[in-house]
Amino acid sequence: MTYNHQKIEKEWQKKWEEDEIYRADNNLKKPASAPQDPELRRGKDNFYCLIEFPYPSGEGLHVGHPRSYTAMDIIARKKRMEGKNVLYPIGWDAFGLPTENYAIKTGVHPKIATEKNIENFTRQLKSLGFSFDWSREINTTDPEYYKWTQWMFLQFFKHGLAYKTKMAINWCLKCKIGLANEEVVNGKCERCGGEVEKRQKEQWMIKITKYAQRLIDDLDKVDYLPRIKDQQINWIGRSEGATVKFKVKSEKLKVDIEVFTTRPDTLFGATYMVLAPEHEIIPDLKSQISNLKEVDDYIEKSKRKSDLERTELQKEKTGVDLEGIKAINPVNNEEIPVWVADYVLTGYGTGAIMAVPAHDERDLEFAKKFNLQIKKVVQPPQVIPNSPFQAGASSGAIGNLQGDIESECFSGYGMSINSDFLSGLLTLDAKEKMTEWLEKNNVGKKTVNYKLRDWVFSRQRYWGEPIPLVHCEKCAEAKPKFLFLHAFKDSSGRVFWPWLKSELEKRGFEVFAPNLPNSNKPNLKEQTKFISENFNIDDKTIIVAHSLGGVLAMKMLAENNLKAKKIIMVAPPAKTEFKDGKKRPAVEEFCDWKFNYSKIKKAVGEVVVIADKEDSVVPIEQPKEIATELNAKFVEVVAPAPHFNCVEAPMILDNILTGDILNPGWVPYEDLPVKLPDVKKYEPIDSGESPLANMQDWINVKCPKCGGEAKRETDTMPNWAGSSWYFLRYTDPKNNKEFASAEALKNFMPVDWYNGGMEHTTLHLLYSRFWHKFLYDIGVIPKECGDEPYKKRTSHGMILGEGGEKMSKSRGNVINPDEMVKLYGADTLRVYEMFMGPFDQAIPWDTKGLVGCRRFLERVWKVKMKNEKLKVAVKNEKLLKELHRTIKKVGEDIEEMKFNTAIAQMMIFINAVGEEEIDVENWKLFLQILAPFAPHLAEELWANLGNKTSIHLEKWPEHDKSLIVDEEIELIVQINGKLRDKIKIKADLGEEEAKKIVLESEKVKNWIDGKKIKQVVFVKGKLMNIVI
RNA sequence: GCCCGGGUGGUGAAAUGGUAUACACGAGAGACUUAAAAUCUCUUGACCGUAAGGUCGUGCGGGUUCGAGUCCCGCCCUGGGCACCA
Repeated sequence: MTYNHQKIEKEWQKKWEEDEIYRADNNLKKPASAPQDPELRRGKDNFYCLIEFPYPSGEGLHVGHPRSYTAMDIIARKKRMEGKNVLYPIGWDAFGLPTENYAIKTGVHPKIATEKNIENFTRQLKSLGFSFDWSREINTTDPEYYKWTQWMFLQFFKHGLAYKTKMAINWCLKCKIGLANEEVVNGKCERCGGEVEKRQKEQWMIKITKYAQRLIDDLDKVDYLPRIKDQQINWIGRSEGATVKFKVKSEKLKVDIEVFTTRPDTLFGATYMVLAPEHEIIPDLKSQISNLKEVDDYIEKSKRKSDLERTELQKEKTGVDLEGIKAINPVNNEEIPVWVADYVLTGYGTGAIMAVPAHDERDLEFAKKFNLQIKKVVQPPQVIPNSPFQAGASSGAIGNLQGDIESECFSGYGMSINSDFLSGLLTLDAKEKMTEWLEKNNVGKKTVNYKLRDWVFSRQRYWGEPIPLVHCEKCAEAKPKFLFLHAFKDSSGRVFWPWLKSELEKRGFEVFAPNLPNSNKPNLKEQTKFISENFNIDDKTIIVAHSLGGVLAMKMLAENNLKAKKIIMVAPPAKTEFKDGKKRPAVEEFCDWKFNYSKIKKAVGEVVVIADKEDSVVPIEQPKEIATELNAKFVEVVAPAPHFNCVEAPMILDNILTGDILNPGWVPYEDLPVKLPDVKKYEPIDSGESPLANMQDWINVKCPKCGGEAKRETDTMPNWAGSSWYFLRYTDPKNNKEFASAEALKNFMPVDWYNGGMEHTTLHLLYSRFWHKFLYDIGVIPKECGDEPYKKRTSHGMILGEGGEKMSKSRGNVINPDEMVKLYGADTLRVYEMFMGPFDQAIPWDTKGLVGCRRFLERVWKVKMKNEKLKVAVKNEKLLKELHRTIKKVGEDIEEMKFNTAIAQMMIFINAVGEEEIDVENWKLFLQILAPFAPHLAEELWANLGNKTSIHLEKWPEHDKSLIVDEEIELIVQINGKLRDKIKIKADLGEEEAKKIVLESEKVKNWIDGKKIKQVVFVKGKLMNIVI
């Protein structure tokens, strides 16, 4: 009988599917007895392995896909055989540009194209025999799935992490369409070859930068390949430095230009400044610029440049002096010129730099070209042998030496010179001293800067999740404004006020946060007068008041017949008796402390009182009393600091945001999902909006807040959205009440092992870690799961074309997996993809190599044939040892993803078997370790031995330790480190006995030839080196 | 320019500081066959030598070590990623 892969592979795939042998069990196998310890809580039986779910493109499966899938499949199968309840799921990341572009071209609805592609991918994946649990299949374009993606977006929105801002996007002048970076090729539109320019466009952003530090710090908690951690850290790019304010010299204008620098110690060497062409201060300066036309032309030109031109290709620096504008270096009051140049980027730091040409390569190049002053302020250290400054010395307390110290530009660390009070200091000390000086003189401060930018979350495209927001003009007009009233002795610049103000302003609200007069000796009348002169309290006003501010609010409203929309009072006192027992005469004199509650109730639409039971000043009974009297909503919280003297107070913000005050309004949860409507044309329209903007039926809705006429948001989400949480959905894919139940999440999260491509390290991996942390923070992911989604992350290398180049249609070197499966079989393809080289490296495809793997499987097949005839067990000590060595090596290599050497060892074993006969029990052990690699072949041979149940449900074999050790070994004999002889000795022979035997050897005698033995190095069971 | 990999036979590649080139491909020779394919066996880093054996050899130059493909320093080449990151 020949090895007919086509027949047996199909048969077993069908049988496995019928028997559902790869189904993961959702029930906890162990009681949740120790919820603190994730290992115990999850039960040792559960194991979650994950691959990146594919984008179902029209091209079908690439041979690169099975590399990762087979690797994790082998791991999943081994874990299953080790008795674990393995979750190995699959799904589709199906929103995105390629399908949409296909729709534009052909008119085929993306939904139809996606369905077809998924069908094809499913067939292909099933033909490879992966042990996926298909019952958990998910699809990001399924409304039942993206309902939750939308729900999560609303969580970001409500927690202030989603905001809208103007962003530069790539705009194709001909297609009139916004392009992804990927669609811009050499500065031209990939679709039509036309001009691309930068255009400012409002975009939804998600504030990932808020998590920058945590995303770095928490890498300590996880087991990722070091280079993956490195890449994430570099991408987030934390740098410590200072911001420095430079005054613009002008009679009329009072503006500062703020810069960020990592080298505040070189401030004395700053001889000019540069603004990015997009810098927002430029319009303000225009009235002072004498060469305005030249400047405008330059800005216009740089707009046309793509990032590519501005960065890589452009060697020659360009720029224009803003004539008439000078800035003042705060440290020495020198006037320096201000330039605009596109080598400075808007997105990083403040979009402006102080240029120190003597100590920065780019600044130097620019300064030379435009004849700007170069001033040395750092002396390179002398290179003295063994000094800590020696080139290459690690960057320790003294700092690292970079660059060529002989060259004109020295950007390393050294000693400050020509720098007044810094002169003579080493760079690190000089940095610190300058920062102190900046802070003392109020012209700068210590700043941590990150390269990481916020996540551009909107697309003006069709094939994505609609952003579930509604714009209502009426509500926008009725937008509330905020009045902050601070406490006794306090000011609006202290505690949580600055933070709360910026949070609300970010959401587009007007906030009036005055420093109330005489707050040490406050007087109701005086403060009321001050407010009425500066702010108009009306029915759109929301008053947020802290402590005594609450009293002010109540009295002010009641006694002046004012109307307000809402008051939020934080720890307001009702009396002048305080918890700390202190008498506060100034507070007692503030007012008469009598409250006309019924009048207050009439004056205000809604009242919220927030208080802390542990408040150190105002006993909770007082705010409670106020709340009761006013029929207010009473919220008891645990304040971050005594009496809410904290810099951030999220509970206050949360309470402000509950209610109908946000604009735009969100779609109520019960109306989710906001389904994508069918459109006829998929091109974005002339206005640059998504095609959804033309769907009148769809965009016109009732405002969920006021019931009036309103319009839907037409932007859609990027496909990173759906992929940021799909691993959570796998735990509970059919749940229609939650994105996943807490029980299901606790059952499987975090993911034990996630393998994917390096290309996803900075985007998908970072986004999903951030997304998970956010969901964790707002409490929808149980604490037990932890705030990191993946315990372990590994990466596979690319599969290149046969010439060693990337596989691509245009090169014509694409290998079709279907053809390989048909000709050689899924098992052969699987084994070859694992054998071709180290798993984490890029490897060129070689169909001849595939043939070698097929031969190996054929040999395995033939061993069985022999065994059928000869059922008599033949004992063979040598073979048995090889078998157990193989069991050991394969088991260990799988854990380390060294699949290539695992397979090599199995080949060695099969070569050793050769024509010999092997007994059935030992043969079974080999089939079991082969099963994860070649599941169909192993299953067929297993069944042929008379087994009724699947080999994949067998126990993973253990090697016999006693069979691994050799009694006799070949001792390597070296003379002066060179191999001279090999002598068979007992493995446990000691040095003295071994030496005796070695010195007997004729070869050794010849080499020593009467010379004196200086030293003998002996490694037991391995080698002896004789030094003469 | 910055960051991260990688340089070992004709090729893909093995090698806890301890026999460099396992395993596979390719090539060559042989067996089987009327023949071919398939399969099986042997050879296969370079050089010298009839042989025994020896010398050299992991991109280059140094160093540490009894011993370096592996560790350290300085270069060169190459692949990938990137947002000129101040």
